[in-house]
Amino acid sequence: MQIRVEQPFSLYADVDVTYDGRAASTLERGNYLIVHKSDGTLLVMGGDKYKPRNYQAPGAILKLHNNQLVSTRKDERINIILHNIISYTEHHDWSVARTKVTKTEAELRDKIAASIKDYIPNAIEVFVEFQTPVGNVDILVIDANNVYCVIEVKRGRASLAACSQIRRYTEYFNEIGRQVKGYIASPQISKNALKHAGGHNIAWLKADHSI
Amino acid sequence: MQIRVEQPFSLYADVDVTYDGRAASTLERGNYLIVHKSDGTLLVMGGDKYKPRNYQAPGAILKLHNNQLVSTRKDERINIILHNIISYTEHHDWSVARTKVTKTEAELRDKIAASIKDYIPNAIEVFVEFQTPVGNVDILVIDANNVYCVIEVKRGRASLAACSQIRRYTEYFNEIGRQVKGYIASPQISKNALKHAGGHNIAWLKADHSI
DNA sequence: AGTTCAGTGATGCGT
DNA sequence: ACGCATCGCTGAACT
Repeated sequence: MQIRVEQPFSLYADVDVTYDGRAASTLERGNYLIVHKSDGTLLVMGGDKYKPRNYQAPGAILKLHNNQLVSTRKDERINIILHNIISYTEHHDWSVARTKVTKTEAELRDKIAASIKDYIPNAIEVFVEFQTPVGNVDILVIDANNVYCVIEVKRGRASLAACSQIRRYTEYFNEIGRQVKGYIASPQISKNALKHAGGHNIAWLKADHSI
Repeated sequence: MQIRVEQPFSLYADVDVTYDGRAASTLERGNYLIVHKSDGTLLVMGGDKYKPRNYQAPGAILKLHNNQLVSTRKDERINIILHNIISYTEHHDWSVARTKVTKTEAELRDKIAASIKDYIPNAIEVFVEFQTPVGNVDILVIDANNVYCVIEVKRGRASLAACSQIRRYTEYFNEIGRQVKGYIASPQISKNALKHAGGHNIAWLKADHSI
């Protein structure tokens, strides 16, 4: 069957693939699964791992020239040389429904905010996604001593990057003359992050979805 | 053709999908492309976008019970109810070759380090991936005035996170009694990051792969 | 369009 | 195994 570049399809073929754009790459000749979607998305998948070997984001344009598939999008281009087509299947009525996800960071954040007294007993005011010039604070608490408690929520294991992020916020509140304390709320935390936190007025609050 | 769960294959079918694990999700019934790889990877792809609607990472085990595909991996599980199989194709001799990528951040870093005098004219010593307790510095330069120059390299547009990262390093060198200055080296930088950098002794070095 | 951050992030490299 | 930074990250929300 002839490849129709205007149709969504998957193609299993012996190919060579090259890419040039933000970066550049080559992929040695072999059998790969090539998936084309109606929004222009193109995926070149290898026989293992989650990520495609090459891809184009939505909006790409696919063309067929002799034995070459060429996908272009802005300054990016994929070239696929077709040596042998093993199978070709078009996909009609392909669903574009979205996955509904729960147990996200936003949910965890809201749970903590709703039961904030379990974490900061003398809390007076609670703000969620409090805006500052250096980013939004997940939860901002003002306690009975007028201390600004900056809480950064992480759904997985918190690392040094979380400490850096908090310190951008605490520094900001210091600069505008507030008393401040930092908190990381997460199910887990890396050893280095915990150590770094201890030396910089940041406390760890153990928190997960089961609460 | 009957589905063989021990084979790599792609399957286009009318299905219902649910997931539970680190998060949880549901996907409404419809036609999706399901890809199974020999390392256990499972992908449920919708008709648009780059990312799969659901997936299992390498190492998952796939089983078929009546009209249900079940993939399990540690504490994670995907359930696929098969209402109607539209097409099924097995993929033999599927290549697992890796893509060779160039123009990466590491390349840019090495280029800058090799021609450091173009950026910091009075450089005396240059270290690449210099280790500190708060992470590795991309490029550390000691200049003629014994100032420790911390250079953070970004291959794309640098943002506030780059500033935070640098400040972890500069603070460390301050604590051990060094004179220090921060640099971001990148092709582009966000407006907020540039502003934040200006106020915190961080300079921006414009750098890209063309040099 | 630009900026920021979450993600079932994944992936690779180091310890 | 944990810890960390990169990624052609993608995707979404907000400005």
